[in-house]
Amino acid sequence: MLVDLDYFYAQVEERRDPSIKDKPVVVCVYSGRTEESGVVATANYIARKYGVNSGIPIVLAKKRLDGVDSVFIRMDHDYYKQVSDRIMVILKSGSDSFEQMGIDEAYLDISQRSGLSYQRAAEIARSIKGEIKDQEGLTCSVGVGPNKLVAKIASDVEKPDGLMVVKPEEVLQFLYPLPVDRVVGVGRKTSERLELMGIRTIGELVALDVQRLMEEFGDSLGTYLHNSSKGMDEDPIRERGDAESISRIATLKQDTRDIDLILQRADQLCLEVHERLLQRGLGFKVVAVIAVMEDLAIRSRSKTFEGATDDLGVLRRVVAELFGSLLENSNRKVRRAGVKVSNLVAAKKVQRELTSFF
DNA sequence: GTATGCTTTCGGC
DNA sequence: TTACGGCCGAAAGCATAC
Repeated sequence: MLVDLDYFYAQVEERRDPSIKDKPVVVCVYSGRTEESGVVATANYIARKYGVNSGIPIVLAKKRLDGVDSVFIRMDHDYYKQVSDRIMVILKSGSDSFEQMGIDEAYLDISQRSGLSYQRAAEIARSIKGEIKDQEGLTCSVGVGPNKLVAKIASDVEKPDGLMVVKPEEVLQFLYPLPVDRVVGVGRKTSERLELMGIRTIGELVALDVQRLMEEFGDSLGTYLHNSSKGMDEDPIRERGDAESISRIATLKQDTRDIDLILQRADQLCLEVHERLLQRGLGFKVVAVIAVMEDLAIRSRSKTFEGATDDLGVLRRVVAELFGSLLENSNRKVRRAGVKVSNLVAAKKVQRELTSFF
């Protein structure tokens, strides 16, 4: 079963101030470059009727809502996280096993407690929806199915406040008419390539030879697409631990190729990443820098060490080196700069490795 | 060929 | 017509070792 909190950030804002809930509500990520530069994180369904969807520039959203009484709100991530954490406790306790995907959705394995009865599964889903409504005043949409693939697609069909149950014997007819991009992992690029092959729906995909798919998309994606079209998915629901990487990225005041300007911002990001490392008591083996160029193309460079370290000086020096290398290999200006550490190692071990080195 | 590890890009939320 | 965040994990692509 997949539980997806409806238009999450905007719904939380509606709960915080119910006077806005009959208007378009647009929750924004402001980049700080100009007064209104940034993108829409989430909008409520009223705003969506005006074409205001996640990811569009704020300026465009304002244009689409020109003359309409609407509310633009700065994203308050810490608050949404607190609400999310409480809901995830409810979801986890309602499952045999649990996998959180981002801040607003989670897969719940309820095989045991439902005894594989879809009647019983639907009751469990209704009960969980009720608990979230009672305890947090929020709605969610739930998809129930024989695996993650089907549950996810089912959750998308009826929303907001939806509940869709797809039994194993209904899977093929359920998927058949849906567009291919409902499958997780099929985004704009893959669906465009499928379109060129004359494939628009999952029903058209299932009719395609798996060999042909593997030639076009490679063995991995090819077999994945083939299996997905038949509603087959064996990916297990597994608890996720802490994040395996820590990153910060920020938009620069202006696009630039000036390494000093970039490093000035990157140094702040290093400090923040380092702070989060210390909080978790970790060292790192891999440092990466990410640059979003003026044309929004994304470039990255990374460096791997033999042993782990948690040294801020090392982080800053390597970040400087990597941005230098990145600029050498591009002639475009940088719009956004990011710093990431990964292959994280408990600080105890970092200490041991450092002392054993001397 | 297979296994493994590293770098970079892709795509979900 | 343009406009444009900040995270995260997974996969692709490549090199190396055996």
